[in-house]
Amino acid sequence: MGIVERKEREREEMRELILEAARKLFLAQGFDKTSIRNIAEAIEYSPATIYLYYKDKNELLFSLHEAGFQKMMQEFANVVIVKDPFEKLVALGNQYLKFAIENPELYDLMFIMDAPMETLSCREEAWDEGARSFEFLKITISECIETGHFKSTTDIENASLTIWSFMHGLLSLHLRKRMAFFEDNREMERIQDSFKLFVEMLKCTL
Amino acid sequence: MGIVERKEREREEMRELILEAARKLFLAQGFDKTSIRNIAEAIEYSPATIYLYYKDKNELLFSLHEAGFQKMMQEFANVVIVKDPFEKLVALGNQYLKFAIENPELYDLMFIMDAPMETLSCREEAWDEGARSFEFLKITISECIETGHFKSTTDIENASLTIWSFMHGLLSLHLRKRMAFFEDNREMERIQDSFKLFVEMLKCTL
DNA sequence: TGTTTTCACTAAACACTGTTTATTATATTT
DNA sequence: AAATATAATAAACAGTGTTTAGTGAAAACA
Repeated sequence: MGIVERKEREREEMRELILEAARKLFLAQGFDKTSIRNIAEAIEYSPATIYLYYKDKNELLFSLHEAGFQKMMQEFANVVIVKDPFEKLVALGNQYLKFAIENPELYDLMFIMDAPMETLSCREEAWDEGARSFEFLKITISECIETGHFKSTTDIENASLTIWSFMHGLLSLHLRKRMAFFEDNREMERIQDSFKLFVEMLKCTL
Repeated sequence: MGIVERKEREREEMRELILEAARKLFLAQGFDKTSIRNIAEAIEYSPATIYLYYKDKNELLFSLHEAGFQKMMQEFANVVIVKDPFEKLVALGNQYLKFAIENPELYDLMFIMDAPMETLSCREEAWDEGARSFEFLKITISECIETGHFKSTTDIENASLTIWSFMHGLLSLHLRKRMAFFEDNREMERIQDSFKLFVEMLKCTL
């Protein structure tokens, strides 16, 4: 009696179909400008059908949000080849910058937007994917301590939060157009310079 | 013939009436949940009337956004009594933290939300209020250089952006619930600890 | 097999949203 | 007093997320 298995498979395929259409539309025209009706039209189903597979729009956003973390973690894998822990940390920072600038909509969804965090499954699953990326940062820092790059007294969790805060602040000021009053067009250079300065600060303090 | 003067005055009063009602509703129930119709109802006018005084909802948000900067700058005034420039910088940081945590909706509007930056007058006026607050930070840093707290080689603009980025990152991770995977309820302490660590980093590097 | 039940799907409705347009009533000017 | 300008609005437009009642086909039961 493989019927229930087939149905389950079909259900998963349908969820994937919806998610894929949503992803394309969201990344192409932005989140605000993409409606459930747009997504339904793209997959040639009625809007009501989407609600048979996702509780609401926020849950759809949360699923995309998780996919974003998977993509980011995949790119972080490029960093593990770097041997020296501090260099690895810097490479991780650069990778984070790169990811955010190349995928602004996705970064926005993952770290700035309210909507995906309003879904229930986020509190239930305790935002698993986010925690795993943070863990990656913590491990890299603890390696820096082991090899003597950082002081042994360094509080790993505090240092991680501090580094993440800086990176995220720099990027979100940029993405949300709060650096617009620098009238020159050197925003990208400013970001690079600020990152370099912060790396120097890390080198000297921790 | 004081009629045109009176009309101008009445127009300004009406703009103020709308803005005040908008402010109350926005800060009480959030921006997404406040509609033009809600605001119109609060002041007992039709929704269409609001469009005679503000181009659209974004312009209304931008006006509120400017009022937010005025309030913040007012609170920054508490800091000028601090004599030592570095202590003044730390006090400024604490004041910024305090402002954001006590006025989360306002901070969101000023530094995170997309909407107010989409209005035209923002590009025209080059976001004056924002620039002025940034100037305040720059001046404090240049004082730190003058008194030898910071190296004379420090790039003032870069240091300002770096400090602002950290502060904003820490706060927006908090406000947008991205620190939720720390399952303990020590979020406020974590913010304090991270701030302290960053201050140490400044002390040692710049 | 025929009948019943289950289930995916949808048309239509609900209660909203920001914004525009045509119209009315009032205030100002001629 | 008549003509004009202006402030305010009712109603409409074109959307939004979401729910409900109902339909046709597939699956389960007899």
